[in-house]
Amino acid sequence: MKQSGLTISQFAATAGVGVETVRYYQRKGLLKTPETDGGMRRYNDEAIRQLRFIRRAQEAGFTLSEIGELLSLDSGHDHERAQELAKKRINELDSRIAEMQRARDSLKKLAGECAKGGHRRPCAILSAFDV
Amino acid sequence: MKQSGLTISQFAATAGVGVETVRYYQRKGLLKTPETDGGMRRYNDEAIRQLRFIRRAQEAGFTLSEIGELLSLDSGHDHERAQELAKKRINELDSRIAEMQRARDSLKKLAGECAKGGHRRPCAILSAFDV
DNA sequence: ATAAAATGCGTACCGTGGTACGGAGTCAAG
DNA sequence: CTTGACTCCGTACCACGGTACGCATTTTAT
Repeated sequence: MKQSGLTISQFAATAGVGVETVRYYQRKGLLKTPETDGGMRRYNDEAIRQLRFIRRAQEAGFTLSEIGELLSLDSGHDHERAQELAKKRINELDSRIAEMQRARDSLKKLAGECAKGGHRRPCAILSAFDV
Repeated sequence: MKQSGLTISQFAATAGVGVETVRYYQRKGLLKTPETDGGMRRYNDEAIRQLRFIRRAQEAGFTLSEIGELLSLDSGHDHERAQELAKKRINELDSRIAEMQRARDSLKKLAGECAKGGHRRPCAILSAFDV
């Protein structure tokens, strides 16, 4: 029974993800599982758009569950909730960036001191964590 | 049988971690498990320093397995390896920071457009991920 | 002495984002 | 019509850094 639409592996390849990832998104409710007549499921353009949406939102730093909510906001008119989610994500990104920046800077400083110290003195990196 | 040294819960509290976390570090080989005479294990100053080392190195962005290696570097004189680990970590932090920064910026831009657009136009945040 | 609290140990579970496996069914080509 | 590839589905497993649970034993307080 020949049908229209992509098979799961073609569908996954189109979005550059693995078959297992597609199934995982289905289990998570991010992608709907198409109907089947006892045989194979077929994926249409809408599914392709949806999967692309997921990947792009992911690149923008959203978690999968936030993406689930974004997908549920009806076709682009719920500005409030979308903005709220975006702000929340921006704040989380900001604080994580700041935290990593602090870690990075202190490590950089230690590495510099370690190099300056020469071989006779104890390593600054190691001794920074000691005592 | 009264012994000297801290019990595991006192020990954990001293470093501000949970008892389970101490046991977890022991399983990971980051902390050595003190001897026991059938009864309770006791933790001494060295253990306290070690645990504090772990926490501080963690704050500097090292993973637990990297910390395991740092701990194995003999008392502060293996500059090469310590520097190597530090550089590796700095690079990883740098690329993760850059990635998150990109995500943050594009999200910020979208949120701005969404706000400017008003309520009649489709939300920029949502439509950015579409098509 | 006895109850309550803490410990030891093994094991299972959490969230995040997947990946791998195995068996049964289905589809396409030769 | 058989072979090989693909699919479906459930389930288990991976890294990471822990957290939680349950049961036996030990320690501490009353």
